Amino acid sequence: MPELPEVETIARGLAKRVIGEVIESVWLGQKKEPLKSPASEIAATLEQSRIVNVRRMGKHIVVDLVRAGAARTPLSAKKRRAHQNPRGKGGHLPTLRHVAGGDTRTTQSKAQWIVHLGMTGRLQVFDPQAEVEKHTHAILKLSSGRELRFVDPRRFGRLSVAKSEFEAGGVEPLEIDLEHFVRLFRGRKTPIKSALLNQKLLRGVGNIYADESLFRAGIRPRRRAASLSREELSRLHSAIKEVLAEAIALGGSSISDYVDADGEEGFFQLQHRVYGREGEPCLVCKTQIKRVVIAGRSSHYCPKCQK
DNA sequence: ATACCGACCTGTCAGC
DNA sequence: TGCTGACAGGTCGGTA
Repeated sequence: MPELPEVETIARGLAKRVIGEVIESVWLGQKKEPLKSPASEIAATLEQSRIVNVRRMGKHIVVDLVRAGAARTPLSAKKRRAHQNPRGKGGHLPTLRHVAGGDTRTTQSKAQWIVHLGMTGRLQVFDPQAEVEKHTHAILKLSSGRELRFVDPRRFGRLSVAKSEFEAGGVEPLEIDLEHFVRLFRGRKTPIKSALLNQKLLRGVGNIYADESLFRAGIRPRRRAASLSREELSRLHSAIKEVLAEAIALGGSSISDYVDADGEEGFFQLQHRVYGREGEPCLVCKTQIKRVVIAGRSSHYCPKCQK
């Protein structure tokens, strides 16, 4: 479901709600597909850890954790419980953030919870009395009493934990410079649409934003990447950044079931110029938008505006 | 080394 | 009403 703008929106929303929380206990469902790491390892890593940051890498959500109380000498269980509410402890969070940044003395206590939402995954904060939805695969009880739940009907999403820095592969499309961008696609015979979806090149661009970026750049999705001129690659480079930035500003695209960490829908779907508009008139030239399948994915384009 | 394609899942919707 | 097939924001592994 979610591409970079949706994952970014969710990560920002979660960061606002759960940084500083301690994960008191973890429930994991019986379905095995969503778990990339062993359930016991996930539970052991999450439980009694404090959430110090939530961020996005490509389409992954990375939840940075430190062992609750680990920034100090080991505490007894009783004392640790007293430490579990970070609110009201001024100056506590900045200390932990600094520790998470690279204090080797606490390396062993740092970990990351990695969440990939697949097509239909959601990561949301709920009140504990809220009904547990069908397809809920993980529930984290937080020190504030609220629950962080992972719900995913199609089970394409994945949960894992990492002890060392998570390596997402690929380059962030919002950060890449033109020279690097040109180098990424030079010499590739694959259709540019397929190359844009390859997460080992750019990480975070999915089907919607690939189509929307190619439209804005005036490039047909079937064009071989290697056939693009420097001018075209430059337009594509700008188009991707613009499309992603605009989508983030509007909270992402809600097609059928995407909602952010608050359960709110995004609005970028109202700005789509080709995605999901097969047969409708191009907003620039009125030509009917075409839909073709490239590498198994629906691809939408204007036959007149895109060369 | 690359690139395509089915498989992995459930839900929804159009058509009959 | 209900059946069938196509399709959905993603990724992986096998095969060519």
